Amino acid sequence: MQIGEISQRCGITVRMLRFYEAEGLLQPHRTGSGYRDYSEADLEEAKRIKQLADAGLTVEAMHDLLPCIISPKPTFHPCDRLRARLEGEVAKLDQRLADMERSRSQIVGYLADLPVDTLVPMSQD
DNA sequence: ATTCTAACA
DNA sequence: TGTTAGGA
Repeated sequence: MQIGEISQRCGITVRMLRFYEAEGLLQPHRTGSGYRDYSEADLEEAKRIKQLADAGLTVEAMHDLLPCIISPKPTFHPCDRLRARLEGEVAKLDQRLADMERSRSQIVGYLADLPVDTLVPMSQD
């Protein structure tokens, strides 16, 4: 399939698909005319990359993580770095969760103090 | 119509 | 990351 199709099917922009390839995360075949030719396997990997990207992982982290997920057999060479990397990610997420909870209570506080008679008539639709 | 590379403001 | 130029 061409880049446009896989883009729609995995939710990664064409721009990002080319970027990830340059980073070595995806290696689609090329047609005679130089167009990228993605396989179903590439699509599945792209979907995994999508999830990792959504999870906030860097290309670096994905490089360590993907090999461990792809191969059915323990290719645990990169998994040492992987463990450290994932622990670091969890730490960062914990920090962000803490920060967000502070923001949340802050806003909930404002909401609680908000007068009840501030509603304005809605415009017609 | 679609994609390719490279580079821009 | 978007966008654009200039080709294929």
